[in-house]
Amino acid sequence: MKEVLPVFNSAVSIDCVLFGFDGGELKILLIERNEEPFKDWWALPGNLVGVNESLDQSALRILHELTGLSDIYMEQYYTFGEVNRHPQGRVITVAYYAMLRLGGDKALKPLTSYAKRAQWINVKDLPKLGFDHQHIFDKGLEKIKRRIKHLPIAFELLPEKFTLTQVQHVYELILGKKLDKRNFRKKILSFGVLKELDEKQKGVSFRAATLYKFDKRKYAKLFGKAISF
Amino acid sequence: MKEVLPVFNSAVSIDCVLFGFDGGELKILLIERNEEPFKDWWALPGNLVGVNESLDQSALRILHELTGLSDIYMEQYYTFGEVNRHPQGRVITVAYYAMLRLGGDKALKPLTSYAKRAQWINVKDLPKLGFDHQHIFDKGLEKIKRRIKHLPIAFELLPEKFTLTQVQHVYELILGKKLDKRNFRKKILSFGVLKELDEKQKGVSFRAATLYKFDKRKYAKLFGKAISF
DNA sequence: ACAAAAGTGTTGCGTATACACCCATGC
DNA sequence: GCATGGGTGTATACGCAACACTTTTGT
Repeated sequence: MKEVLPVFNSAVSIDCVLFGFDGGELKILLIERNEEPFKDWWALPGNLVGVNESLDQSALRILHELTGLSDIYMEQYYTFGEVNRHPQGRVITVAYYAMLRLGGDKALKPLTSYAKRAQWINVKDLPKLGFDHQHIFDKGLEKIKRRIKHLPIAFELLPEKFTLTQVQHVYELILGKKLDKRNFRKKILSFGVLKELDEKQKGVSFRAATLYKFDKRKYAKLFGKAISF
Repeated sequence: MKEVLPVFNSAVSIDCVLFGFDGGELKILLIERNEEPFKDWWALPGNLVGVNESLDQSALRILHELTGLSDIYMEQYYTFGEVNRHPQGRVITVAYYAMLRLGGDKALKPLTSYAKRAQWINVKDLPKLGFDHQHIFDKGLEKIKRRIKHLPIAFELLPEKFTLTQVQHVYELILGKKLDKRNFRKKILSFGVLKELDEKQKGVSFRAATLYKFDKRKYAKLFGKAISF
């Protein structure tokens, strides 16, 4: 126990909603908790903010401790502060999201015993989550639905080289609806942020698609300009 | 002093950015502080969140205590958590904004001695603000610039009956640029949320303009549909 | 040859933008 | 009669949506 001024009586936490795309499915990163409350439940990676770190720094540290991931750009999207959202006291949580490219190489290893394990889970098959994390996730999904129409965040989900059909799949998964192939291609190419490569898809038993790369330099020039789908 | 679990060592506050429109000028509501730190400085209305109130409830209470205003719909837009943003300790602040109709009738009376007074100040002539409130204001202005293009929040700034030119002035002030009169009118009328009244402007020394009303019922039907300027 | 996905254009429609003059009123 | 803002239309360009067939490749 520690003596503090009576106003310093709240806890602030961070919760992270990380979206990933793998095997044609949209996934999010969850941890299996190893501590009460909600021990053994699935939950969003989250923990308390340290006294000497900013919210953004804290989000990075917490994600790293719980999953082993680092160098992820996360964006704050909402702060949840209902009185009874945490069973052990007043905890206000700041929610962050990020889009992440999934490669088989990145193993998920919690560095603390606070989480038993971290795992990518298909959003179509979410387990019951602890706290109000289902609500936090729902708001995060809404957020990226709106955002993906204006900013090319979808490319962060894809590998370095990808086909246009893969991009379209990502959009369709996030928006939850089918898009017209020709219109989609026209639109996505018209932004001029994709670079066509002299390279084709390999190992498929049908006509190989052309690979593309996201061109960050061109994107930087357009930044701020609204992109709409 | 009070003993608490060591994790409950932060303070959470709310700061409110209230926009008003009066005399053809865009204003925001500031208080003159009567407490350290930043005693005698201007600042956004803000204070600490109570342990037994949600963030939204807290925002309403704080605004009421500092300005006497009530029944204002405010929306959360960002949470600021730099380590040293408050000189007396770690304080994380959740920022809210609202758009408000200014009538001469509503007197501003702080109900606590924490503020000497509250006043509407032209945004073109802001004084130096305490804490990081200039930054919080800047982000709030950005937010409503984006939002006014899609949602008819501008009407919340106007009196019940208004002319189309007044609406255009509000848009021009917020967006910081001139708009074409004919195109603006076509657009704003095309949404079908304005009701033309059988009434004209009075007391002007030129052709009196037709008055309009915002039609909340029609708006409710369209809600969710994006409106773009 | 067939299965599976890649790749490709046109048309119609609605919305955004650019642009200039006459009208009503009060003084 | 003049100053002040109110009020109106048209032409062009652009973006969005709808729509179906041919090509390539592996098996």
